[in-house]
Amino acid sequence: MAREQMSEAAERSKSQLAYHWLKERIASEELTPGYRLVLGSIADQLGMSVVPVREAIRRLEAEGLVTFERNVGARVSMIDDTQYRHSMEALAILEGAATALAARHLTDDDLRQARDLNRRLVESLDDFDPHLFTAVNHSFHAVLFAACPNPRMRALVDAEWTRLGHLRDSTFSFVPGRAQESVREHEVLLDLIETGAPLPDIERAARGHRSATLAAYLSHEHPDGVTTSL
Amino acid sequence: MAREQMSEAAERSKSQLAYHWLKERIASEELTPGYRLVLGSIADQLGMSVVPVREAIRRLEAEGLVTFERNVGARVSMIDDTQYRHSMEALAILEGAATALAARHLTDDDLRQARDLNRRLVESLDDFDPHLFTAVNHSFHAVLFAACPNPRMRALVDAEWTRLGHLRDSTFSFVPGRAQESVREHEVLLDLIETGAPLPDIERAARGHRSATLAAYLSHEHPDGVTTSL
DNA sequence: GTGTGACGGATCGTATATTATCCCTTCCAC
DNA sequence: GTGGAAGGGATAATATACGATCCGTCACAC
Repeated sequence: MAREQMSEAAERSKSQLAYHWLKERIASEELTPGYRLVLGSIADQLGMSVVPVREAIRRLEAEGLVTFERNVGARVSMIDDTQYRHSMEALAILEGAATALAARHLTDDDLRQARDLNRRLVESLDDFDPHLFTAVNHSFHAVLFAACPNPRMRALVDAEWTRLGHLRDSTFSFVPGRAQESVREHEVLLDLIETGAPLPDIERAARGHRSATLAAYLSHEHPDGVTTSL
Repeated sequence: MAREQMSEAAERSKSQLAYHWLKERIASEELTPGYRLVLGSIADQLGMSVVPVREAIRRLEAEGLVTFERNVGARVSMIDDTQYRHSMEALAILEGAATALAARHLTDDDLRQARDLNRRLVESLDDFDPHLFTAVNHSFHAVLFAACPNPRMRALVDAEWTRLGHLRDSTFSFVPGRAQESVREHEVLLDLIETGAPLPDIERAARGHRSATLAAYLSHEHPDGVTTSL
């Protein structure tokens, strides 16, 4: 169905369509890690042949969202503990730098928006919902580094964030106490930015903020805390 | 030709074959930026159909080595001034962090190897060849961050380095004087690592080293130096 | 009962064929 | 001579078809 409706906005090729369709479903957790992605079935669901689907999956594979095994097929990437740790460490570094690079380019409006979002985070602390908290938390940080004038850095941060996907929730699910520290650190970070603190200070604060989240997760998973020491 | 020789080591699928074939040729500058990649021709040269070639190109596209335009085709990515700057900035951040993370894991052997490579760089200063210098320079830094225990960081650094591709040469071609500073900074960096300096110091040195290379390039291209200030 | 081998369904890998799109050239009108 | 439209060649986009590979199951022998 829906095959001849190239009426007007049929901009995207089928391969792009499949790509976005899959990516969206992975992001929304409709397709959970480990889920088997059968080319033929997907092609059927989308009313296209397998060729565009293959290309879409290849692209997702290159982005790390999907893993592929020869002659066996694709499945949504599983991120294990170790990978999670490594990815979070990378994100801490990237996001810290991006936030610092953005600091001098944030408008009053941006900062107001960030404070609003953090206020929402504070409010959500009663009646705590890890999923919602994670989402708003993302928005908060997104506002901060969106002003980063280096598009390459923004792309890297985005990619890493997507890669971590829903796994991000887990920290706040497992260690709810971390959420409270988190919002306090947000305030500190905003203050630093607003008062025009030296960029290295801002970078350190932003990086430390995410490292602390990682540490909270690790200390929950592996009570024999191994600390990362950058 | 060479079509039925699946005698023994035919491990890789054709799509992987095409991927590596192309990537190698791009890295070796046999295919220069802007070069038009015609699916059919490549398929013919490799003795396969276009389908695997498409997949290979899709993957290269996701990695940023190739740009694709709908209904028009693929070409080897051009990196302009602006992108170069952004990518170098990202590399400075990533490589700096990776080097710091690696510092405590470098063996005596690694350090010896690094010093050897830097010695070769010093020697090559007379009779200067930018291309050779860049290659050895890469090896030097590769030794340093190869010991980084975070594979995600290593992957990101590698990807960024590949992305910059041959463009790296240009700095040393345009600003030969930078090479001399560079090797001196290498010594400083090695000393810091060997004496067990604090990791933030090492990171700062490594990042600053690359930022300085970028600055040298920029001040050559745009004599009204805009400095990056992280 | 257990191990081994063969069969078959499911799915992937690739080739070939068909259709759609773009771009360049040519031709005609003014 | 110039602008614009029509046509054709090249190439990409997708569909279909076929062969290859894997994996689970069943049967048979020991």
